[in-house]
Amino acid sequence: MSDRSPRLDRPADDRPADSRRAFEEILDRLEQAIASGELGPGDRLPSERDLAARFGVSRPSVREALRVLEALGLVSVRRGAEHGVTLREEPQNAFAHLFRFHLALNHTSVASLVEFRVAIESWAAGLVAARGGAETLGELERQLDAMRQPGLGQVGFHSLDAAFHLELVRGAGNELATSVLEASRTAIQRTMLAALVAKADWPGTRDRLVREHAGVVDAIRAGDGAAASRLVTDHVTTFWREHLD
Amino acid sequence: MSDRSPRLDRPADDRPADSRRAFEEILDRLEQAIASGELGPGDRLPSERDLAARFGVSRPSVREALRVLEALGLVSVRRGAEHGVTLREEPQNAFAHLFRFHLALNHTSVASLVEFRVAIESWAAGLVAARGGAETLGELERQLDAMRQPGLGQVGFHSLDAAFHLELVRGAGNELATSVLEASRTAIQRTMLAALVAKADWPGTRDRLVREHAGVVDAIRAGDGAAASRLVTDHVTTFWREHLD
DNA sequence: GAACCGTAGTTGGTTTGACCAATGCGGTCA
DNA sequence: TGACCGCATTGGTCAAACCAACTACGGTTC
Repeated sequence: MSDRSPRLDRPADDRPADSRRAFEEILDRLEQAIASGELGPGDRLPSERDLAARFGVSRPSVREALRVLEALGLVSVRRGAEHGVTLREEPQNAFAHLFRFHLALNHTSVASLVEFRVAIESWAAGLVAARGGAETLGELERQLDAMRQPGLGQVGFHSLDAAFHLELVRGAGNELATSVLEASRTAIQRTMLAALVAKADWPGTRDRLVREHAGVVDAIRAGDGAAASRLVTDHVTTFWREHLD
Repeated sequence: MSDRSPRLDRPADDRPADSRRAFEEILDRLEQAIASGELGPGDRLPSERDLAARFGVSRPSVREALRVLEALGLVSVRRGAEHGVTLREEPQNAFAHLFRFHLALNHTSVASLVEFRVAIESWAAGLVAARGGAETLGELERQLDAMRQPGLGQVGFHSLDAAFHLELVRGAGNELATSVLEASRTAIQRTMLAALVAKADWPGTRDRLVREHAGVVDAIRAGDGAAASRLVTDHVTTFWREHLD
């Protein structure tokens, strides 16, 4: 390892060393603990009160540090005895928060978000089809089957749909793309659900959506990347067309 | 203001609505304020005490929210009179922060970052070619010409190359894609430059790169989206192949 | 003995109120 | 005029308390 060990997010700090804030100190100490192996994925951190005592700071300062780690997706928090703060096994998507604010700041429209999603998903679909990931295919078929159960409402369908699209991108094997897609998707989750509910003739709509998903699965099974790509694009674009102006 | 003001959606929250934490509420409110234009880049936020009073929460809770925003690179904080918390001018950079962070923690590799770039850029190239954006084409040609000036070193070339690729994506007209691409590029900027310098036979390499860029421009001019897409993919992939293992 | 239930203790969530520490502005004094 | 000093503002930090989930354990009941 180099002498320039990877450090927790403190890009170019203009702050003098002696005025480092308490929570930054805590982040450093925790980083050390992780680097030394003292703390590993899945481990539970000491309680907030413990950490405060160990590091000689107050609990609010500890909490600020924990909020940072949480925002970065590194820890998860649950309250109650035998619960507490744990280092995540799989770091969680830190992009979700950022996406929200980025969209707000740029006053980005839902349309451009959807377009962005299409770019990623169509790429992923093409790749999955070309590679022929059997595992992904199985998962997609499972979601598809679930979508077919009679009487499924909009809410239930929506979560299966989300899982389907996420799995599709995950199948491409690019963690970054997966995270970004997930974040962009959750950013319009509510809008998406509203759009689903607003559709006239729900059973008919549902059947159509199921057919479209099935088409994508077929194209992937056939190893036809171009078709898979195109079908995903059409699927998403068609769905949103009538809701965007 | 309406009782149901337009809001961006929140990421799937497993927490019941009534147990949302105070700082999350604050994040929502700030997001609203930003989305509505009440707060914009460069603006100074009300003081912590003000925010606490406005939102009816305590100052520590406000501070937790601010730490999240700070971790995401959205605000900068300075203490003292006439200072305070300000929304950063260039929120796009926030993505770069996070990307770098992911890289540092090995949650993502340079390879997957490059692959991700390819996904976005090839999509953009296809779109630009199909739409035939004359403006974009002109800008790309300008960058290309600049790349041809004799004696151009790696550093100079690199910045022109960056501008070329950024302009390509910008031409697709999707701000989100542009921001994300820019961030993913700056995150590996240093690595990229190192790779350029490490290439044997710089003049030869440069000529090859220029030819590849020219090929993309030609395909766009010809309106051949598929070719443009493929050429961009090949261009980026080839460049990085020998540097990733 | 097994299923149930309530209570105690642990842990995060939040508030209050206080004081410290930078920083810039404006007034004062040489 | 210019250097200086203090005050107001704002972030940084702490202490102590209470609330709210949640688990585990022990007692109760069948």
